[in-house]
Amino acid sequence: MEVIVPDVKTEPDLEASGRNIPVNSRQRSSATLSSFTGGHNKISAIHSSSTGNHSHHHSIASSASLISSSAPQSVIQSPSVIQSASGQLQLPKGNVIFVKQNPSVIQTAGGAIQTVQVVGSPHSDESLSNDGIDHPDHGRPSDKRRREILSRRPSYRKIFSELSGAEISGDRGDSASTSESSQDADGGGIVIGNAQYPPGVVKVIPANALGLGQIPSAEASNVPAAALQTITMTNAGTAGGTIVQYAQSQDGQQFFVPVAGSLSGGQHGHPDEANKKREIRLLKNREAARECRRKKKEYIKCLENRVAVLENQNKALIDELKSLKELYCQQKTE
DNA sequence: GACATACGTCGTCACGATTT
DNA sequence: AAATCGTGACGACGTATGTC
Repeated sequence: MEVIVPDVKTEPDLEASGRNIPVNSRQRSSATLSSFTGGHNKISAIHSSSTGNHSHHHSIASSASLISSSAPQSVIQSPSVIQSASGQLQLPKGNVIFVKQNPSVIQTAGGAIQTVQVVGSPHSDESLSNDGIDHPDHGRPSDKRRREILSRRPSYRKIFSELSGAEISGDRGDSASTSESSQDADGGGIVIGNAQYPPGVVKVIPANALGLGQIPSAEASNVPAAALQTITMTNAGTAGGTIVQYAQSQDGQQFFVPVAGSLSGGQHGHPDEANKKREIRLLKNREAARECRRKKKEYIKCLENRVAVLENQNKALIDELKSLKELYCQQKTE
């Protein structure tokens, strides 16, 4: 029997290639919103080293080779084909195994075909090569050019929903609704201290986007001033204006709220307006980046789990084959 | 201890995708 | 069409580890 995963592409480079490109040296914001864990907390076999050019795909690649390791041809139809150490293997919903010929080779006890799919991203960055590209800056293609070369990958949300039947937790539907509800539950905007912010103007961004805690809801509007920590934004191009405060409610929930007065007024065309808009954009983007990274980790974890499942499955199949072979030889000698 | 290296994380920019 | 979101890419930085 052959269980073959065709074209098991390793996950596309999480970092296409990290080389030094002169970018406007950006000032590092002093607003470090989460504690730094630092160092060697390796989260996965897929490293995304931004400085090095190492793209490791250990887990995925090795699993692929494992899976495609072919066994002698035979068809196994047994309720116990797929077993894990703890008994029957439970495959995540929506998974599909690519079998070379007959998809019904693998059968579960119920007769239903449990399938596992290892899907390479439709877009792969593997084609990216630095050779032959104009390198305007220190041997690198310009940012724009590079982005043209790189085909954009579908979002993790998309990949997730494709892989697992749209049952990803905390996708946009969830997070959006929760964060929205934290501010606009009654449609009346946000009240922070004495300041009232109209709906749509201010967003309270849950700091638990990184899994720091539960999303605050109504409490967000009544944050005791003592619980607020001011974050001084010292980004380039701003006058060091503080526009947000880092709030922590009594039950440990964390979120950001604007400093009273920093957003009020709505003076159109005011010089500060642009800065404030920019600060808000940066803040939102900062949060978005965090969320994106969190999703990325989740996605990688999911892939790793999948690898583990497939490895177990492969092992079980090999064992099964071995025992059947022995049985066959035994009967032959008799 | 000083230094180099590897790695993880961050904020930011850019830009395509999606929503309004 | 404009606004917003999501994410790849980048440099900067902190920490851990290894070497001297």
